[in-house]
Amino acid sequence: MARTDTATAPNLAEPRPADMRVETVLGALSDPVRLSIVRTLAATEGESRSCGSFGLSVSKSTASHHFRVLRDAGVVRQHDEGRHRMTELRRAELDARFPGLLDSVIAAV
Amino acid sequence: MARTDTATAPNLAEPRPADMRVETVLGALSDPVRLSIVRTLAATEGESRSCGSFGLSVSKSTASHHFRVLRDAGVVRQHDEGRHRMTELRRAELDARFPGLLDSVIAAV
DNA sequence: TCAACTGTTCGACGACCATCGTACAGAACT
DNA sequence: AGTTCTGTACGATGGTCGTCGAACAGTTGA
Repeated sequence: MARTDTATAPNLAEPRPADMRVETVLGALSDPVRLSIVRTLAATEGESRSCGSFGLSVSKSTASHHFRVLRDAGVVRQHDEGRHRMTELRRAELDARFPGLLDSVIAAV
Repeated sequence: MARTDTATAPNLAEPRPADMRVETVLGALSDPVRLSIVRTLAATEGESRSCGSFGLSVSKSTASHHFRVLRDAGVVRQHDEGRHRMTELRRAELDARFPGLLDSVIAAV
């Protein structure tokens, strides 16, 4: 059943760029699991991946938690495709709001 | 009182650039108090400031804790001058290790 | 010498965080 | 129908974090 976005849709809302706080973004990126998620996304820029395709070494529930932290911070965007929840980097919003931040973090060895 | 690992100097050792981890640096910068410290330091680049000159709205012990987190992460360097412990941004080391990171964080509005 | 000043250390507290297993819900495919 | 797959929600747990006050140590200056 095709459902409209406001009434019954799951809450996948990301913050607007103006509402994104740099402390929150930095906190989201300061966890090794979440950083690996972001780096995986950056490696295939523009594409979206299912949660299970990251090869994370944590449980399903923990992974789900990390994706939510990244989404709430405004780092990623998610949308449902069938039984998959696809995750995508919010590259444009991030670059506009915090120029250079994402690149420097991703490039960090 | 202050532990001495060499002869008489207090233990104010910072990590070598090669030992600095980006997750740790991001975690250090993700706290509002510590971020304000870094921004204050960046505003007067090259100068060092005493801990009390930051106008932090936390207790002495809490402030001391935050300076230590920044120092352990490699973000700042400290040295004693009389009864003041001076803090300075490790701009060169940071820029060499994580190019663009500090600038993007400081510039974030 | 003594007092004031600067900052650290200690112990404690509450809050938050990363983690997990279980249960659950929707979608796809027999 | 049922089964499998993907991911979320819930509740719990152990650890870390930010915070404070009190006590302490070193320096400076009266």
